[in-house]
Amino acid sequence: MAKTTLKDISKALNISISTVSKALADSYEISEKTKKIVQEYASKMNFSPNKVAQSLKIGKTNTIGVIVCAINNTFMSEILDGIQKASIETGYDIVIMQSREDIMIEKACIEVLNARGIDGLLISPVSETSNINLLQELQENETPVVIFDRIVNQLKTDKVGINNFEGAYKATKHLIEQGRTNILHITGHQLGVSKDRLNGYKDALREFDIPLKPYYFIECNIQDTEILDQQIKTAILKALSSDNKPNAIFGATDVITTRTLGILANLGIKVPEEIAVIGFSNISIPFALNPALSRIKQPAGEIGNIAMKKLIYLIKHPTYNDFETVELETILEIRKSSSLN
Amino acid sequence: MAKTTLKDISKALNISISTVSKALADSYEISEKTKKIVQEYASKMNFSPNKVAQSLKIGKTNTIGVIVCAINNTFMSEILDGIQKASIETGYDIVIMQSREDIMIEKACIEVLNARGIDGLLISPVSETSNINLLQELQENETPVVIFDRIVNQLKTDKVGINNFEGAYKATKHLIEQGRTNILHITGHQLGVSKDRLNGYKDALREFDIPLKPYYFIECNIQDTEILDQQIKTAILKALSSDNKPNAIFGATDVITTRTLGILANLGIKVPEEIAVIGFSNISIPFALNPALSRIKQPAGEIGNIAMKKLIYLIKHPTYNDFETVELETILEIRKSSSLN
DNA sequence: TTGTACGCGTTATCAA
DNA sequence: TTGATAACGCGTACAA
Repeated sequence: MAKTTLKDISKALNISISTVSKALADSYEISEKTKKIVQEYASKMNFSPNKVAQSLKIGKTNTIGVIVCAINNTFMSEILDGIQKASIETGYDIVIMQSREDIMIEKACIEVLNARGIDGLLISPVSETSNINLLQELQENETPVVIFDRIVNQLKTDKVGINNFEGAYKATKHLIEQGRTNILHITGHQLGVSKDRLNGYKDALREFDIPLKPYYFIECNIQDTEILDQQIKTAILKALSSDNKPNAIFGATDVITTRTLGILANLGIKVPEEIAVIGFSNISIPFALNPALSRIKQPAGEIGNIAMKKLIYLIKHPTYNDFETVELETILEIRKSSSLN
Repeated sequence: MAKTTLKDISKALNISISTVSKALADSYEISEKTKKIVQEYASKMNFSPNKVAQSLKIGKTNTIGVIVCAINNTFMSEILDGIQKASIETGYDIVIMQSREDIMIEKACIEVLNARGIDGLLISPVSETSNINLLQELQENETPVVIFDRIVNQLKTDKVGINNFEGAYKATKHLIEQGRTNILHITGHQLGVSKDRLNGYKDALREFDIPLKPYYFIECNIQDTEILDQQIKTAILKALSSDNKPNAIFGATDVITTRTLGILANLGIKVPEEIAVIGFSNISIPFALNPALSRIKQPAGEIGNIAMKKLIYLIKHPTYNDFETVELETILEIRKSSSLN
């Protein structure tokens, strides 16, 4: 039993295809009587219009493309969750692709989605300027683009992310208020958000008149966890052997922070007694870490949800160009890793 | 600048549409000369065929539907990662939906995907018998279905999951070999995989002639973490106050196991000195838990990858019905939570 | 070797 | 109020 089409209904009821189509669309042109007959028969046959044919006719695919760097972490899957929720509310389908932090793969993703046909694109770009011309082409082809999470891209459009400066400031200030003034900041190499987070860190230090020690800011390789572990360990040991021993670490990402906890445990350094730890993190089980992790949590689901809704708005209002950058507030969660109480 | 079509090329080169179409398909009917002209112009114009029109013509959407219960956890996002990889290799698009552990939502997902048009469906069902008739209808409509992760559904088709019995057996045996004989098994209510895991647990006990104590097997509510926490705590306290105090806990899921660690820490019970812990788990940072968590790890990416490839095979071989259930092997990872060495 | 004509399932315009 | 017809872009059987 194949799917029912307008033609099938037309034949069965001896009514023309176009009348059937209009009747199902509840058109004012059609008599109530005919409408009733058609609609009843259609629902009896479980008719639903062929979306592919509709797409071809209308020129819209009702599909949104989503490009993220990696899907296999809690932060991104929460964002996707938010996107998905919004897609259900709005009736759009979403097709997700992964760029795996590679500009060439990102390029391929954009091209595949474009060839496939999408009404709009949500993208968390690999880097600040990656594939910016391709994205511009999309926009010129009347396919709106919204950037999320990594809101550094120079593209003229809506962007949705978090206030990284403010989040880093809050984390650092919290550590200082706990009496920790020698704060090591470990961040990622080539990480789009690192600049803002570094500035937030610096700003908090400045506010409390704490001088910034140069080797207290380390950029690590976050692609390869072996190298990362080595770099974190070296950084900690170097700082420990200095005049001003560190008594706190502020990690810029989930991976950095959790691995730091592991390394500190291996080194036999007590957290938070000797070194307090806080980090940007969205793992679902901060309480189960060793020790329970204080963190700056990002409203991941909301990022996705808002980004999706902004995109839908752009799709429905093609001429709108009063673009906006939304920076959501982060949440400071204090647990044992940064607090002796 | 809209997208180039066959018609555009036809006009520009003064060649009929069908000749252009055939030339681009490298048809034997067309002269090399014409082919060259057409192909060069097409690639210059960056032509790619309109997928929607192709779909309408061919009756295939080149899209696979994926229905999972929840996307926001490491286990599932690793599976999706595997599905995605396979989809790139095979050139299919994937549309992901979430059933949120709700049979009615699951039903809606299936209907939406069916209305949209998919060439095949990958589903991790909410429960053993959920929407089985709908899925059968899909199959009758020549849309193959492959079941993954939760391979308990009675549908006649390919299924890909893990060997839960074996995994539970390995975990339990490991605990016994560590000298732990009073092993509490905490599992989830209405969890499809729980029966097999329970049997693996029982089998290992039997092999070592350890009697099964009835209140050493607890089914908890895994929907609501508040209730779950309470149930785990009560179970532990009850067992502790019995004649045979537990010296190990085997958790059936990620959430159960990590929350158990948290509860044990709150109760001031030392892991692994007093109680060893092991669980089914796929979190990315077992080493950062308190203490580093021993676990049965599931080859999540592979589950997705294999399921996708089996589905593609079914799509390409509509008459094939020699269905198979693949049970992948789990990996035992021993860390501090279950080992004193 | 090339071109014409038709159909996939819709929607929309215009005529009846 | 209804129906015939064209069109979206592509692929293909058949005619030239």
